[in-house]
Amino acid sequence: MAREHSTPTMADVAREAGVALGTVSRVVNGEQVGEEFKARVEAAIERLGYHYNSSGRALRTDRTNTIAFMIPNTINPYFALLVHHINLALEKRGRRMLLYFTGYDHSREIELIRMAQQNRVDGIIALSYNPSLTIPEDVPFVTIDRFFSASVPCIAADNFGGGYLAARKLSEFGCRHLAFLRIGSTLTNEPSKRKDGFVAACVEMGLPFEIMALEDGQPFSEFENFLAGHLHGGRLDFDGLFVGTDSLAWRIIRTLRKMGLRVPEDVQVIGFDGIRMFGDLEPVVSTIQQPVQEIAETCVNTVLSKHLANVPSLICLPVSYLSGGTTRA
Amino acid sequence: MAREHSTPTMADVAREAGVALGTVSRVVNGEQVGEEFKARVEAAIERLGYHYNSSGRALRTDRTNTIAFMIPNTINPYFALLVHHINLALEKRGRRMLLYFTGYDHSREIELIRMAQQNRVDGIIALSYNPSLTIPEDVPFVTIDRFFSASVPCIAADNFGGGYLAARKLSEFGCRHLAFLRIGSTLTNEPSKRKDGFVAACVEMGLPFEIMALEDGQPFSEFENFLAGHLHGGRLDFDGLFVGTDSLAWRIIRTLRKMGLRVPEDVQVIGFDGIRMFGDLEPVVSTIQQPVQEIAETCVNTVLSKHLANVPSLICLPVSYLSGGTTRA
DNA sequence: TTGTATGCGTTATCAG
DNA sequence: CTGATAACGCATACAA
Repeated sequence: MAREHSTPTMADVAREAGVALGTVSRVVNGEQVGEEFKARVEAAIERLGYHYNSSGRALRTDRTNTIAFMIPNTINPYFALLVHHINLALEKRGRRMLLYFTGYDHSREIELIRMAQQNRVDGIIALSYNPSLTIPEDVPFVTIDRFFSASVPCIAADNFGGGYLAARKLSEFGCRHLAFLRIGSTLTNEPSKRKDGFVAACVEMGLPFEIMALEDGQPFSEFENFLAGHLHGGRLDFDGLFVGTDSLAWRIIRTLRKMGLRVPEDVQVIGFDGIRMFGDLEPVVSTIQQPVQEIAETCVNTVLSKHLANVPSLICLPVSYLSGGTTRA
Repeated sequence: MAREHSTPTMADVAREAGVALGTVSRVVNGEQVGEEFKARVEAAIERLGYHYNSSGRALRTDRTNTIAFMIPNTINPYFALLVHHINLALEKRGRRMLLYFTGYDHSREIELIRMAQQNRVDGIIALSYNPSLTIPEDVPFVTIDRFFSASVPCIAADNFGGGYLAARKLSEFGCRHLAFLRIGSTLTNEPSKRKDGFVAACVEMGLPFEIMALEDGQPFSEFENFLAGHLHGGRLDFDGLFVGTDSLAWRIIRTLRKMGLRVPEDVQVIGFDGIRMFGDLEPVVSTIQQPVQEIAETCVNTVLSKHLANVPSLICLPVSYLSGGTTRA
């Protein structure tokens, strides 16, 4: 047959085992097959080093066992963490991950969705703040942190609860004048609820607070100006800061120290995300920790669920406080 | 035809455009087609929202345009960086990335290679120190940092040169007594040449030095004991440390500070990798920076090259020194 | 229970 | 330059 060098196919196995093609397929798929036949097929598979061709299977079944994960990048440690846990959750369910980087590029995201459809992925998990994204109808679609519509399930941390918790904690640790700092998309999304929870707690506790929010393009120096404007005689007006992300918190802390302020002695700082040094060492800052593993597993379970229709359209998962040395606890 | 809900196929497009199936294929693949026909096909594609099915194409052409990348995890920032640049390099070449985590598990790695073959990937890029890994013959295979055999191209940073550079830099910054600290696989691999380069430079400069190398399972406390044993009257025997990775360097620095030593005033420290805070801010420690982007692009170019046979079996890419505040420069 | 035969969507070969 | 048709490897409905 001259098919020596090519990888063996089911037909080859069938010939080798002296059975029919269909029987091989049944053995490979773990269906009921007579002992004798099964043994012969398995021996032939072993002998030939056969492994099934997933293109053929995909074409026939119209299922690729592959999920696309769209994320801005993998350099941001929080995104890297998500990739990690989503991949693990997918493997647990016998699925593969096709990884797409959006680079925060809106037109690219649209193109990537098209590519994912070409690849006939069984579902898409996306983290995108793209306001003009149209979600395809014909493929299960789940988003992280961004609510699109009731028909597109959104998985997120309890951002409101996190903001609330942060304010509570700062108060508990003795802070009397708080501020919330953030930079990000102007789009209303789940993370923007961090502020709302923070405000709710401050109001509830009767604590004075201020909000300083930058839009995506604005320079970091705006924060420096803001803080400098609140520095009087070497003392800052605030003794507790809640910052939108750990990444920003880190930069803010550097700025504070450059201004001669001590953290946490003079100002306590809580970030958001739960980033750890080198991924597994101590937290970078005191923080509200996202339940990344639960988020990942929920995404996977949701995107793979048979009936996307009767799945909740917004799932918020509980956060927790994690001390990282930038608070007095 | 009752194929309403299903995604359209080339046959549908052909019918819609009133041309033959083959003509549609030619248009989709950008082959020579008459103006009139081409226009009609493109219109039909637009009208139907057709996009090609890559399973069908893969089955037919035996090429998936997919490369598997095997890496321990994505939590380690260096690995995350690699994932990022390899994905970008693949996209530039029109390929997709299938991401597999090994978790440093040897048997898992073997299983993953099998899975990659099932998925008929066009190639595999792997970062693995598995000593018992057998590389498949029938799929292009490229490794990072680990040389298997002359027939398996290995891409790595110039680890020897990096070690050499580190010792040179420490000397240049005034160090007179150096030490090299490392933990890792006992297997001889590219990163283990960091020590060799370091030693070569020390010998060349006539500087005294010591080596402290732990194997993978050993506890970090061994380093603490080592350092404590070299502390006399509040002074450390060494004024310059070269540490195998930034991650370890970070932990070592914490230990030094706990011992009452100042970095870089009393001891200067250089790590290896080039990890930055949150992926894009300042370096975590002074370090020998890996050329991650070049490594990634070289991996991709190599694994996609037509004739793997006449590709060099070991490619070392130049490193550079990067100051991160733990040296006096 | 096992064998046979068809078609999934595509590309490539061959006639026209 | 275009149309028809045969594989690619597999799962599955149907026949034995």
